[in-house]
Amino acid sequence: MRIDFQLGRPPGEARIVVAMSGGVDSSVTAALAARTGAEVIGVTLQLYDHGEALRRPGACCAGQDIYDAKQVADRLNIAHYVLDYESRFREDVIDRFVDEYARGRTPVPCASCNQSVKFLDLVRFAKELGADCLATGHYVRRVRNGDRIELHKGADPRRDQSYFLYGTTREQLDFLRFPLGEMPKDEVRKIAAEIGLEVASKPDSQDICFVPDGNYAGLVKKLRPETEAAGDIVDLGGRVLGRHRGVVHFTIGQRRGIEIGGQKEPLYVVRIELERSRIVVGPRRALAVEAMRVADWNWIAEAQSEVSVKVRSLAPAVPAVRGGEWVRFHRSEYGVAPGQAAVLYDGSRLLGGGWIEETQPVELAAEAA
RNA sequence: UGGGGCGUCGCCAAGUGGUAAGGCACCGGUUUUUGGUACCGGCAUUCGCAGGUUCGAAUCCUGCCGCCCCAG
Repeated sequence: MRIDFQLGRPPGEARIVVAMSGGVDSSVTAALAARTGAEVIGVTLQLYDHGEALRRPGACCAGQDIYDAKQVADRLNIAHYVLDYESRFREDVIDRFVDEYARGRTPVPCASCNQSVKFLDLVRFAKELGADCLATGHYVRRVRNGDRIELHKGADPRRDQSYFLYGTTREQLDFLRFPLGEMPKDEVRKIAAEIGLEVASKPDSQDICFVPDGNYAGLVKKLRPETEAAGDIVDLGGRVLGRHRGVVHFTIGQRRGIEIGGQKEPLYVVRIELERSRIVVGPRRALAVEAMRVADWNWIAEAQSEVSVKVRSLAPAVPAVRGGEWVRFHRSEYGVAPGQAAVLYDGSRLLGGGWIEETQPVELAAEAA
């Protein structure tokens, strides 16, 4: 398998920088880059270094992963740099993450990581190295259409990672390459195995990479103790149903962990009232929203009004219409949380997106009485 | 200390002689480079306690305990 990196000059004269996380995807990306005959430089960012996280399966960019990346680079016989980005990652991703929770919002750290550390800082570094492009292992497609560069969903719908890349600027996109975008994951693992990379069977990264044990609330509480404040759990009418151990444990649309039984139907977190440290819960239908306001828009393509939109990474995009900073769903959407990203598409083409600021609930008839 | 009602899993709740539904909660798993959702699975040898009747009781009888309501 050969991938056209669209280098714009003979491979023998070109230089490709590959972002290597230590996982299968970026390792295969490096291998594919090396096959072009261009000079390839692998770069691994050390993003955090909690001792306890070093060997955790599913992590990335720390400890064992850096070692793995190094091994792959050696195997491919390419140069490899490790850059210490811990302080940058701390400021741009971790601090932002805990601040968002402290505001009662639900952040998407992977999106902010791509927007800052990966595509801002790493792109700059690659350019300083005189590279022709920066390649990553993301499952998205970069498509040239005339003189425009488009960003499309990955060919494998179950693998598509475009949601996390909505903040990519046109300038960055011009410089980026995503050689895995056309392939299914199986194919990538197969290539890794054929080459004999030890990371071929390494588990996919998942969850929040910088939270060692999956206990993100613990991290937030540690860095923002005020989020520990206990409070009431109330229904839509304001009746107290129970107590909670801190708003940090909840996100809009959440069902599990409310610990209130004896109901006819499940309760979901409908609203987080930070000032009163209150969680408002209600039946699923109370989660229905008809529109949302989105801020900090980034447009990769032209701004359109008839779109499909994703309000979370998984789950298919749904039809909506955008007017100004508001996006109105054709059908009620459930579990839309401020702090998450709203990403707009035209078919497989990513148009742009932004952060969800507020939502407009569907009116419930006398539900709160 | 007169009358009435009730006590079944953490909560709600079916079941009135034939060998413990269901929902919620909780736990586990699946899915997943965010949180969440969804889906699948688990969850009362036991029915306030003690006796009795019966081939057989959560279901009938007796006593006790507890709670609620009305009447004081």
